[in-house]
Amino acid sequence: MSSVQHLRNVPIFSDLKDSDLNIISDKMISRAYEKGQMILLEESQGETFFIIVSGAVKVTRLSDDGREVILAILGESDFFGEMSLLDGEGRSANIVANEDAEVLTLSRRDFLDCLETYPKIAIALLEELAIRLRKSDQHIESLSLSDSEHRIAITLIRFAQELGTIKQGDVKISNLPFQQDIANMAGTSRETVSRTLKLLEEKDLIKKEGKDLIIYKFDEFRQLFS
Amino acid sequence: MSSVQHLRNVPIFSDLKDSDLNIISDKMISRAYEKGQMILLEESQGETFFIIVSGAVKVTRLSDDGREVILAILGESDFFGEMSLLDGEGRSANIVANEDAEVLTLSRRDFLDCLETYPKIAIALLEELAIRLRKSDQHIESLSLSDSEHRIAITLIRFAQELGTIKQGDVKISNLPFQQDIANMAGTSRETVSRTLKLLEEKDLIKKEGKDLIIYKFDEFRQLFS
DNA sequence: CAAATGTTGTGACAATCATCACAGAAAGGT
DNA sequence: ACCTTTCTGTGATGATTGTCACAACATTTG
Repeated sequence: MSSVQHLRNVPIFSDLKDSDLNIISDKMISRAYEKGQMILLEESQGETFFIIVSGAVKVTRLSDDGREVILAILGESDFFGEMSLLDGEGRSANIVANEDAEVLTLSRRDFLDCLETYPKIAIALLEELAIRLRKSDQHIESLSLSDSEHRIAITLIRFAQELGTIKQGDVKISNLPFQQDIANMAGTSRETVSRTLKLLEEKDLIKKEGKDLIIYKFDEFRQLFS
Repeated sequence: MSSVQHLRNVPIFSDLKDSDLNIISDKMISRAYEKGQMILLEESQGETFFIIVSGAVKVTRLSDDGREVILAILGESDFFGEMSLLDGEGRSANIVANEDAEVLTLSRRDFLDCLETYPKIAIALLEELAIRLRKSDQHIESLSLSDSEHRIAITLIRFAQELGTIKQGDVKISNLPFQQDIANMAGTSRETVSRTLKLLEEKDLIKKEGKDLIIYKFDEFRQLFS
């Protein structure tokens, strides 16, 4: 697939004409990262905008004592790096390749030019940030209110919405992240994730199948953990 | 103070010429709310953009069992309501007047027109959303990692940054919110807030003075709870 | 195919913290 | 000034969940 094809899949660019996409596409540089490789470091200046072509990355923050909080896992057609370009602050999160990943990058200058030249992009980006803010708010709510079972269930729902495929009411999450990562997103411990997954399986709400996980009756499941 | 004066104080409008501000100002309607009054309800359609002229509001989410999570407390010159205008989703949070409050409102139509007419507003709004997203991420981190003492300290830091006045290294937060509100932001219980404030005071890190609270050596304090 | 490394399951225990209960203090209304 | 309501302080208790420890299982690597 050409760069232009990839751009077309990215929501904030989808409104543009092919000719404009071509212009932008020409300014982008392709890069590849291996699983586990650090893409952006917390302290560094944010000077680049990234679009994921293939693979997945995790957005994390590290506490002083080295524990990792996963803010999000991003996949194909998602983008990142825009935050520090916009508000000029240093980076607030680390980005690590969660699998081998291929990305397109755009420099700060070109990105900001884009925003001015194509107001539609700015508006589309506003939409996207509003959506992310909404998700953050939900995340905060779930961390504040719920016990670990709920938080883990909600984390599974997040994965299902990002990575899942639906099959007659059930959702299959292929390649479920490791328990440690789930724990870091749900704000709990790895052991608790292990025990809770077992519990949910005993309640016939989910089923583990190797590296995959099936959530039975996804709508009811979501209802259950609102 | 005239409407135009108020608008000038709002970051996203500060770049505009007076003539443009006047045009926008004419489209805005002033409203007043009493303490405790609901301004926006979670289920309602978001059709209005609000700017706070005086007073303060709290942004909350309610769980099914009625517990309240406070996402933010907004004061003079802050704005809200933009989220559902942007992404078209229903409202994701409730807004309640935390004190008597006076606001200016702009209709959906006029707000979106503004964005198209003045691209600078769109870009400034992007900056603001980026900042909020950053704060959300920090909030998530603190909820995920820390024990209640840290979470409460971080909540105090948030208040200090929004409402505090600095005096030779110390910060004074006038009109500290109620313990229950602090608890709802820190994701803990009211009693724990009470006990923790006492603890911090015994450690000579803070001092309660009636409705005010002083954080000694703010920089060190922030360091301590990173 | 070993060996090494990474991931998961599970028991035991301790620590944190929510909850309940109630008293005292402060603020607000009439 | 009095009564009512709201807010705060604090003890006792139990539930939840983090931590440690280690075995089982899986996946990669030489």
